[in-house]
Amino acid sequence: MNTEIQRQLSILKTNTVNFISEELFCEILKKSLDLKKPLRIKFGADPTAPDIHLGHMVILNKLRQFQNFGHTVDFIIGDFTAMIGDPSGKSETRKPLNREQVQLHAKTYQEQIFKILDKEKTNIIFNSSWFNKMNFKDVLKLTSSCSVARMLERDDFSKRYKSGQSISIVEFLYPLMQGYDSVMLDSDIELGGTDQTFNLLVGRDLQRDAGQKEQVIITMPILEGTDGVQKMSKSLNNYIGIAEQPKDIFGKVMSISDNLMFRYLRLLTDRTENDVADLENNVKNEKIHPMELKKELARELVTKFYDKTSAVHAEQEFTNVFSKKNLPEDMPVIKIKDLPLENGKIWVCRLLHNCGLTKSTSDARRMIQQGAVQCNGEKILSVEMKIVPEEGMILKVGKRRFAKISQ
RNA sequence: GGGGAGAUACCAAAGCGGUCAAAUGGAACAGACUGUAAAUCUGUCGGCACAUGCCUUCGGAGGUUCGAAUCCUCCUCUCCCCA
Repeated sequence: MNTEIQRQLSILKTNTVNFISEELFCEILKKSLDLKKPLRIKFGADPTAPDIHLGHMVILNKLRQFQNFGHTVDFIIGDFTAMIGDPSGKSETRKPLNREQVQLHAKTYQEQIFKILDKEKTNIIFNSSWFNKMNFKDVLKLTSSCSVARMLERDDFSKRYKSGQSISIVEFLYPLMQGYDSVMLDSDIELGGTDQTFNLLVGRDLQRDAGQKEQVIITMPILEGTDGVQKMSKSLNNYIGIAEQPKDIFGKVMSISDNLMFRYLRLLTDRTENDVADLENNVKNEKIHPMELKKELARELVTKFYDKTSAVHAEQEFTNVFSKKNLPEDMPVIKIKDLPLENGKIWVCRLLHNCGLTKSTSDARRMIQQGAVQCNGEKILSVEMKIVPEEGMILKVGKRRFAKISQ
């Protein structure tokens, strides 16, 4: 039985940053195996943005590993906490969301997480189910369990405090609420990004106060976004959403830097550290072309979220459009009769705008001036140009905006 | 409660009576080079306008002035120090 504990530990430990603590983990795992009672792993996400992206996937994959060992995931949708906003890692106060937005986001979350998680072994729980019932007395009791000094230990709070930025009292409440979730679930393990470390630790404190066994804490690395530097997030627009179109996922993955590719290989695929290190060497020795490897990664991710066929298709489309510079399979079609023609002609800038390729004629003008506009493969040089639209005419702005003219 | 500092475009940050749609970074977008790489270099970057014009923007509301991001008054918010 000991070997089974070792086996699970070694796999589950992969890629983690903090694992607090291994002894405790082994203890509860042993009990779980003895009693044949699965461990309950808590993960909470606030539905502040509508889409799950690769950054979340780092943690979701880990949860999936737990499920593969037969454990259960308690997925908390922080519908209540979302209205406050987690200040973690933020340099400023986050604006709260309203109820409708939160509910809409929560819905898409549920649809998306099961691209990775096992539905049979997942409990979806809304934390409003207990927070809505709390009264002010309960809140006071909760706040008395943590000191201000302790709060200020948290890195982002202390930074903001020192640099003279505002911290609102509700932000202090956030870690307490997250911790309270753990108490309500009596969770065995909680997972989170490294930016969540403090909040996760507060959960342990509160559980101890409540006479429960402290949860094991596992933190995962924060995945960088497509820019390769900043945390992947919707608000920075450097994310790859798992519900995006296959061709978009493929394309976005292809646009990341080589360095970032290895990071993604480590954190988003099942490859072991040795596998990735080998790949790194082979790329360095020019045995493998980095682009080929990147395609493999892109294919793999699309397959995970959709299926093999979509992945192959996305790749073909990618090669076709970007490598061979052919036209994409489908592009927006604009009918000639919908265009405001004058003597059968139309001003280029107006045409581009009408086709939805630019946001205004002024924008179109700027694009033309920068040499970004092509008509039937020929660069348009003059912003003054008038065009006679014809069946099958292809317009292109930049590398990836296309439109086709038809009768 | 008292005293002080501040609020500028997506973000950071200059400007402190006209030459300010507002320097400079970063982001974003486009071009060159490539592998849609990255890095680098170049350009664009409030909005609209077939174009040198119009509209909106320097926390908010008023005022002084021929003219205000810049000066004055009040308000809102933030930070610091003292109590």
